[in-house]
Amino acid sequence: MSAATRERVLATARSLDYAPSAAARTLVRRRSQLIGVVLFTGHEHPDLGHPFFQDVLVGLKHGIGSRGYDVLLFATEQPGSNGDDGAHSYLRRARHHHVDGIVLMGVDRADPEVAKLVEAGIPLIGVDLDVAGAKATHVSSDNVGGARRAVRHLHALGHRRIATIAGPQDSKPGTDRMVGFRAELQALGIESHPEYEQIGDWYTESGERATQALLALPEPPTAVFAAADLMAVGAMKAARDAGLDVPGDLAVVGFDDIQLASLLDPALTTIHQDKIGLGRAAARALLEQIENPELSPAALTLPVELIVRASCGWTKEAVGASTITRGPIAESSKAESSQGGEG
Amino acid sequence: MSAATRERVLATARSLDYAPSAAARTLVRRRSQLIGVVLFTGHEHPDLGHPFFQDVLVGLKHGIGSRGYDVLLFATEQPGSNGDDGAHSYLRRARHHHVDGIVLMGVDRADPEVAKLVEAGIPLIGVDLDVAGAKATHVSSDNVGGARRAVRHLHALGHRRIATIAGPQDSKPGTDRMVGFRAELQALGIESHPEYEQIGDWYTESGERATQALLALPEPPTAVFAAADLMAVGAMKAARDAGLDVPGDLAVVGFDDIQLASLLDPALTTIHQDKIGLGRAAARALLEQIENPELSPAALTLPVELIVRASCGWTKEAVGASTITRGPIAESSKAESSQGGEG
DNA sequence: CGCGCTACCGAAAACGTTACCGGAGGTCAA
DNA sequence: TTGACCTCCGGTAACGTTTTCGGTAGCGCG
Repeated sequence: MSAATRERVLATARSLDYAPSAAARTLVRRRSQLIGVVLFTGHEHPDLGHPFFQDVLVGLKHGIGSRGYDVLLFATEQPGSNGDDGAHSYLRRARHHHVDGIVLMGVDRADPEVAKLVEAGIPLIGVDLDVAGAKATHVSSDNVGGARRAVRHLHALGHRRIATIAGPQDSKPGTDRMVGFRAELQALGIESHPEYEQIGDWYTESGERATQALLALPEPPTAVFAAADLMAVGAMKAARDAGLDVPGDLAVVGFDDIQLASLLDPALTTIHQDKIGLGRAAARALLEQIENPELSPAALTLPVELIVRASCGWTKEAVGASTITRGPIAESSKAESSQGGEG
Repeated sequence: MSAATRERVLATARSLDYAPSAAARTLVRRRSQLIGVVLFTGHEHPDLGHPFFQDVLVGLKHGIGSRGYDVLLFATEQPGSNGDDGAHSYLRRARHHHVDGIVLMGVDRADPEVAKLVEAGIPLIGVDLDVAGAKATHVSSDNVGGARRAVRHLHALGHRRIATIAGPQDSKPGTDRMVGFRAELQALGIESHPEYEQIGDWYTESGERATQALLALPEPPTAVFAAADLMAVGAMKAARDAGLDVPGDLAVVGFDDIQLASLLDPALTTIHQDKIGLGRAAARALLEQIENPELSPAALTLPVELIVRASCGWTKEAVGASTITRGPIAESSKAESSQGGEG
């Protein structure tokens, strides 16, 4: 075929605004170039409403879109609220649309339907979520290490009565950060107090309630590690309402480094996790698995970093090699991670 | 067909995990049950990163999902950064997937491709975005009224030197809020100073820069109306860095009532807009238009509300009938709006 | 010069569903 | 009892691609 003819055809196609039909193509090629992104909506909160997932979504969208795939957005709806057949409709919808892969985010790690998806051979990636009962690739931040780093920081600042506001213990980041909290306390020779371990639900109000409970103890903590920035915000609020100074009377360290963290007063010292990078890594891993279905499941862990701001006070010794910044993102320590099946 | 047979068939279908093929159905029914949600990504910011759009997305997702439609998420990518053919690929993708309707959000009101979509007869709704050159239904908050309310509040508190940090003037909320700002100043008999009208880009840093410029004026304002909460945050930051007290030396009022607003110190007085409701209204209007293509375009406006917190100070007279709350959402004044073609 | 192989082009089948059409059977009315 | 109409069920075509297969033509080698 001559180059001139080729060009004429293409020009005609353009002038007619020709767009191939995805439906027909999907039908015959048996792949849709569609990725299902499903957010498990836990408790009363739509997880689309949590800044963590929003940032992950940005990275995800970017990583997926750049490879010719499009994103189909699902969220498990509360059953009964509408014509929906309830929490698991996302599964039917995903199969209905013949998605080439699925990204799972949210709180519910035990959903048995997920295991069915894995068994059905649909490539699947969990973000901060390990699929119960089935081996599937998942990407997470270094939750244990981050929690340890936070506790170590508080310890270096002289704190010995250190409490935590943990996340839900049926979620991976919830348990992992709790594990890190306990491990570091033990390593530092501090005995753990069960009453210093409060459980929240990732959102602000739960952090506030947990802190009220902590402050009501006969021997309240002098420092608290909140497993999420939003809960740390609640902690600071509770402290302020109790007439306490942060960091003077209560040091607070968070986890996530959401945009809000640097804007608070005092600015929140926190463990930065690369949320956009998490989304991008998930996209990359998923596309790899789609192209090579034989790939064995792997666990990818992204490094985290202590961002020292004002909510814990400050001494040169305590900060050590940590990054000191007011901005949301600190440029350093990249790429020192990734264990597992990377291409 | 007997009920028993019917049940047996359904049971068998269930046991085989039968899911109809969306591709085949789309092909023959010539509709996909898919809604394209496209975010115009302006400037350097991915608008998925702005809390406003995140909340709208929640409402959108809910309103669309409850009617059996699914959401295809597009974002205009920066050209060149990857294999993408640039800013307008979302158009091709939308037609490729044969979406039944499109929701448009973001900053770019002038995109000529959008007009083509409208002419092609694809039902289309703009959220805080009126489609240039073409009539399409759009939903917005009462931007003009909200801006006026904010200015009136500042005036009632005794302020006379009132500045604004406006949004981009090529966006509908940007111009509308500017219009409201000027209109209310004029109504109050305050002459306007061009140097009191700074332009930001919706994000924090621009608010900070704008405020620095305002404070450097020979006669700096005593109050500032930021057309977005994020910019208000920047304003507060700049004031604090300049050694000024908020609200003592500079009163700040925002627009949006993002989650962060109530968590700041001082908590941000702002114009609350029902972002989730905006998404839900957009979904409803779009589905209506899909079911009835003859429907003429309409403009839907949702009411806004002044939320008085701490960033402007407080007097009983100034607050008047306004809602005083610390929470993000105030329950009142519903449904008093909606002009235009509602079903 | 003839045969064989290769490359290119065109035609047809298949993907899974819906919608339409036709036939058959049943019922009601004349 | 017969005819007509209505209803229900089954079968077939069509949606827009891709892929495969077959045929033909051209070229190269024997």
